[in-house]
This record gives sequence, structure tokens and C-alpha cells, in this order.
Amino acid sequence: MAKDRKTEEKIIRAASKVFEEEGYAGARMQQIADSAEINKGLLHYYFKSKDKLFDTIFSAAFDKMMSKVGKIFQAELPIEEKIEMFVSQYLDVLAKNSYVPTFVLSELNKRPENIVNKILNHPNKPKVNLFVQQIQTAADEGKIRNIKPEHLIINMVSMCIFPYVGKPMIQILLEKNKTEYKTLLKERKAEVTQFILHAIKP
Amino acid sequence: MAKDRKTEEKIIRAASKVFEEEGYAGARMQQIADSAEINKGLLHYYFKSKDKLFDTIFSAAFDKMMSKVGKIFQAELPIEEKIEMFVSQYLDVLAKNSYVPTFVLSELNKRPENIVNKILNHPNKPKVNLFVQQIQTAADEGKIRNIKPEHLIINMVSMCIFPYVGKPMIQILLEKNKTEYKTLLKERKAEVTQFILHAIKP
DNA sequence: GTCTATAATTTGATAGAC
DNA sequence: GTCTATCAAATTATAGAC
Repeated sequence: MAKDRKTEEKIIRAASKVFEEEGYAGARMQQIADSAEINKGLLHYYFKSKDKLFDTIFSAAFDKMMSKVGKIFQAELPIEEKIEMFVSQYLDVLAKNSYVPTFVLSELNKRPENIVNKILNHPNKPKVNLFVQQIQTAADEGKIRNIKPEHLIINMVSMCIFPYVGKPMIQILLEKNKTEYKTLLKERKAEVTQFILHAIKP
Repeated sequence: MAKDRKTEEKIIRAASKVFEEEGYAGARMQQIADSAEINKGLLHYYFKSKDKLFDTIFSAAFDKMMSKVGKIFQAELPIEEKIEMFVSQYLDVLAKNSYVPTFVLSELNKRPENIVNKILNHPNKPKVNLFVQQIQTAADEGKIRNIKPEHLIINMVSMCIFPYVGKPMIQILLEKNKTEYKTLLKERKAEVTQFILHAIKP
């Protein structure tokens, strides 16, 4: 079982790229082997099956997308600061992993029962209850507009992630080329933060 | 070339379901034939290849997702009314086609060059320039907060579509079961409208 | 138009030499 | 550990009878 670290990492890097671009069904073991500059035999030696390899890649991608959310939402911070920090740090995570959201969400949508239930029982599933209560309390005290916590959270997450998942659609809609779209993405940290803070003002 | 209408419609209904749930690569002609209650031979008689069938289904799905946006954005309406109408009517469209967004966006992301450029030259590509100018003018005149039109549009679209694309992720995050999530979706028409209108107040 | 049977590829996975 | 060669199953597509 003592595999070569360098080779394993090459495989994981290659498999991430292929799975993220093509999805589980569209990915080809041959393509992954080529991209890792090894042969199919060796690929199967490291990861017994396509399923096993996929599980490894998907788990890593899922963590990339979820861990930051849970951490920031549970942090001990005033609500406005928490919003600012979330938008800023999560947009950074997404910028560094721009293909991950479409991959993770697309695959999640294809295996709803299997995966979702599995994760809901997972020990380090992201927790948001602290943030939910914090929003509710702020609303009750009149510090922010009366808004249901769940919807504020959905709106925050939506405005951060959708520009990545919906990139081609928005490009078409706004007639932006690649460069122009990148510029838009860079502006969003400030724009989204201001948008949310104004939206919750009492 | 004179095909049977009933059969063609059965195929399209079946193919829509399978492609939307499994994506292009995951869809099986056999499964589509079974679902349409015909055999593979007949399926190929109506649609020469999987590619041709996919093109038909994808175009229809794309239209479902885009046509309403263009129409409302170009309507002659005051800005606040336009926002209200967009959220209300687009959320209705999405509720009736809840599997379409993930399908369309996932496939779009897999063929960026091919499709996006093709659509950008398409005659009835959605137009938003009127709405962009309308927002800019309102901002210049101080009727709304100074916000870049593109970002307001991205935010509107994000908050409407993401709850469908990101459904399993949000369910995990907020620990909501199917029923609870449906309730959340129903509340969004009012919540999102208010959120946006407050966010743009001067 | 609709069916059955089958061809032609593709693809995940294994065996065995080095 | 790594490679080549090959198998077995799956899958798109076609041929031909009715």
C-alpha cells in the first residue's frame, strides 16, 4: 500500500481538473491518466476504480466550498463585520477555485438522496445556528430590518457563488467578454458587501 | 420526414427529464427510450443521434431560462415595478422548471466556447441594455443608491436562480428537509423583492 | 412507423512482464 | 511501482423484417 507521493499528487491534480471540467459521467480515466502523464494501469493501481477516485476528488472539492462558510458563520463577530468578512473571504476562496462550485453543485444535484443525507450525519458538517440566532436577535432588537435569517444567508451565499456557476449565462446576458467579466468579478467584493449592508438597514 | 406528433412529444418529454437529471454525458439513449415507452431503434428514427436530440432539448431549456429575463428587462416600466415584476415572474418560471437551471448552467459551463459564442450571435438573444441604462439614469438622478447596473442585475438573477442550483448545498447548510425547503422557496418572492428594494434605496 | 437483432465503438478494469 | 496488452461490459447507432 506504500504508494509514491509524487505520483499520487499528480493523479489527484489531473483528476480534479478532468472531473471538475467534465463531471463524473463525462470524465474519462484515459484522459486523467494522460493528463497525469501515466498510463491507465497505474491509475487503477493507485485508485481501484473511477468511483473511488471520484469520491476522493469530490470530498476535497466539497470541503473547499463548505468549510469556510461554516467557520465564518460561527465566528464571534458583530453582524456587520461578519457579513463583510464572509463576502471578502469567501469570494477569495471562490476566485482560487472557480471551477469547483459548478462541479460540486452539479454532482450534488445528481445524487440528492445519497450524498445529502450522508453529509447531514457527518461530524464536521458546517454549522450556522449561531449566525441564524445572531441575525434573529439583531432583528428583534431593531438593529437591522426584520428579515428571516435563512433568507439573508441564502442571499449572501447566492450573490457570492452564482457569478461562478452562472458565468456563461451572465456573460451572454450582459454581453461581456472574458476580460470584462473578470473585471466585474473583482468589483463584487465591494459591491456585494454594500448591497447587503444597505439591504438590512432598519 | 413526416413523424408522428404524439410519439415525438413523448420522446421530447422523456429526453428532457433524463437529460435534465443526468446531464448529456450521464444520459442514456436506452433510458430515454424506456421512459418514452418506445425502443432505441425508433428513438434513432426520430432523432438521428444523441447529439441532435440533446441540441433540441438544450435549446428549449435554454429558452425557458432566458426568454423571460430579456422580456422583462426590456419592458417599459418604472425601475421599482420592474424589479418587483422580474422577481415575481421569474421565480414562477423557475418553480415550474426547477431542474432546468442546474442542467443549463452545468452544460453551458462544459462547452464555454462552442455555445456562448453561438448564442452571442443569435438573433433573439436576450437584451438588457434598456434596463442597464434605466438603472444608470436612476442612479445619476439620485433616485436610487449609486450602484453599477451590472451588479444589480447579477444580484437579482443570483438570488432568484441560486436557490434552485444550490438547493442541496443550502439544505445542508440550513439543515432543512424537503418540505421545509419548499416553504423557504415560497417565501422568497416577498423576501427577495424587499431585499433588493431596500438595497437600492438612496 | 415500429420493432428486433446486431454491428461498431468506447471505456472501465485486470493480467502479467519488467 | 510502472508499463503493455487485453478483456468484458456498456452504449451509440444501423440494418432489415413487419
